[in-house]
Amino acid sequence: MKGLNIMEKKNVTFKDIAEYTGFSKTTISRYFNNPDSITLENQEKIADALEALDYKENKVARILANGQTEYVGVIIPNLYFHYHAAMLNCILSTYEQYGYKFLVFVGNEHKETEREYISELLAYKIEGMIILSYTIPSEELASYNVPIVTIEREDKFVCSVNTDNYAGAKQATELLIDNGCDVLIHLNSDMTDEVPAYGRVKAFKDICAERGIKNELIIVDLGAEHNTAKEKITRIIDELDAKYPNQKKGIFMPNDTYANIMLNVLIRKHGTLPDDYRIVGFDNSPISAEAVIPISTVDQQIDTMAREAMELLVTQMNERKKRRPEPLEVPLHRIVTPVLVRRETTD
Amino acid sequence: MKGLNIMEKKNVTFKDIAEYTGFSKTTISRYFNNPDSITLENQEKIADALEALDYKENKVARILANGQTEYVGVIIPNLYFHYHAAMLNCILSTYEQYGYKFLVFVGNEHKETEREYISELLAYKIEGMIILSYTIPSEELASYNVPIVTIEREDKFVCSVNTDNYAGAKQATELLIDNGCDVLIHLNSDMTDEVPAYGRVKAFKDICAERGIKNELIIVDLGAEHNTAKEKITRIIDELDAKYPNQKKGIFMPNDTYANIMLNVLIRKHGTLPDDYRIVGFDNSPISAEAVIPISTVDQQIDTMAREAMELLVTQMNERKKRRPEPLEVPLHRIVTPVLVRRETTD
DNA sequence: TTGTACGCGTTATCAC
DNA sequence: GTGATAACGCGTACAA
Repeated sequence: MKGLNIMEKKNVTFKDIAEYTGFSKTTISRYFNNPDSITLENQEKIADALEALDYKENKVARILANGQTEYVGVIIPNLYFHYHAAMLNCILSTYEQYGYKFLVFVGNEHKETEREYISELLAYKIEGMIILSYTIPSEELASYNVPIVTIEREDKFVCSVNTDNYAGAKQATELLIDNGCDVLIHLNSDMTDEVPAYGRVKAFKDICAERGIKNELIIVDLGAEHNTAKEKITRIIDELDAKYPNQKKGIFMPNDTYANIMLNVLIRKHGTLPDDYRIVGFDNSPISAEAVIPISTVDQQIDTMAREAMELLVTQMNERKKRRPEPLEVPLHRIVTPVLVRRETTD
Repeated sequence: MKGLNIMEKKNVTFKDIAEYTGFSKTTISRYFNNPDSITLENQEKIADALEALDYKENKVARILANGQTEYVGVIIPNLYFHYHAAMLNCILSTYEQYGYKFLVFVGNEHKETEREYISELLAYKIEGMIILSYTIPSEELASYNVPIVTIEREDKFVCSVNTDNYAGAKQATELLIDNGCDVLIHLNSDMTDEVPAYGRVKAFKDICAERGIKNELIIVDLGAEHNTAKEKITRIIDELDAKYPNQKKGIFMPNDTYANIMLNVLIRKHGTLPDDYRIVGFDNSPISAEAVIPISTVDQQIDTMAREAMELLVTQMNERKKRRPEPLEVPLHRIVTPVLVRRETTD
């Protein structure tokens, strides 16, 4: 074995345990995988031998022999947004329940890179994948022919878990209406109706129409950089102040980070959150609670989503292990209902 | 192979490629590991065969054969603090440079659980480990006899990368002094002088003594929960206001999250950041830039730390692969100097 | 430049 | 309850 130091004592294997105890390798294997099939007395003997020889198990060999890696691959855009970090945290925590190990890659929204990561994952014989990044179309994902669950992204051809964005935005919009706002404003980036987040835009328009409320949808890319976003939001506020003077403005922001920036810009402009402004964010990320004036928001129930995703994935992976697997005919899509969190930026 | 569907077509292996092309398995292997050793013409033939048979590489088998997994294990307390998430992000990003894959576990500060995770990692024959959690003493970590690098924790017996906490706290303290503060206050939790963060307490005391500045060290556990911390900080402010009236108070907080809470409590008490308060945080986490009044802080240079950690780990892992490894005689400790970020909570 | 033969450490099968 | 033997898919001396 290349790189094996001459001085280094060889690994202790089943062979050594077998020789030491007088049993066969098979029996040693059984000790681990089906202990009941050997006598208690002999179990003890083997246990002692393991101790004496300081045996360390080798799961790589086991994988090669039985084909089950217990690996799940994860591809996530990055970990700078709390939302993603929290989701990964919850995913990793499912190890306790299912025992699957996670090989994690950050893709940084780079399609080619993410493709390479997927090949690498497949080469390591992962049993399934959880995809949070959104550069690779679900049709391509499906073609890899591995159990997959995506979270909060385009998902036509694969199983997925998404927030009920429509329901979340509906609650946010209604909260602003109930606050007596004269005009509702929703900021969001440009997107197709294939991504789950589009439900927010749709709900905003629907509810406003239903209730006959004056409203404005502002499509804008605020970017990832704080100062850029701050400048753009400052300009938007100036425009709103000019356009809707003496009217109570209900602002529904696309996430808490931006909601916080808007709040802060308003506070620094007027000394406090003016009475003609109401704000609701989205995500219930820490910033919403830690803002000077705690921000009303929509909680995405990240732990539930992560659990549902793993459950959906495990189901698919288990199906594959059956003698006669019956793959899903159509991809399953699970929807998690978010909950409104009322804080101080609304009444 | 258990769980292998009868209908499922067997995996394409080197054997199949060999039969298809008329070469031996060895030649196929060489095509991947030492392509120059076969003629260009035959390389083409093999390439075509791989395409025709839709070959998928199996790195698990390769591991068993050559003993190199290219796995690095990571144990991190959790991903809820931005600091940890950002660090993991930077660690995972080194894949591009070194090609090591990461098996990630969140330990939640649970010693026994983390021990089990380590066993699991060892069973998968990881080549090295990066430890961010701090429950397991470095002496025990060293005993696992695997290349290890810890980040920002007790590290007597293993290699590590730490922030130069002393230098960071020194800059923070001096900034407050230069701001003309009459009394300096440092909040921090109780800790031994074995953890790197203790350097902050030490620097604070040292610099204040050197400069002859009145100061107070408040040892307090503010907890992880926002509202609890808020209440405790509110009480502390009331005490400070009473104890040091008409004196300019320079507050050095243990992190940005707490600094932000203090800032917000002050603002909600006095309408703005009072002129007799100056605040410096630690970490340069997003909250420090996103606060109503952007908070001065100390940037830990997370990307540098992550890079240094991997470099240190790769060095150790490479050493092990040599014919005659010379392990480090003493653990190496790398120190990364943080940089002061001056914003609006100081002049 | 290419092939032979064996090893890596475990599990599965079948026989006893 | 236990053992012999053949996989699993690839790497690598050694030989040719």
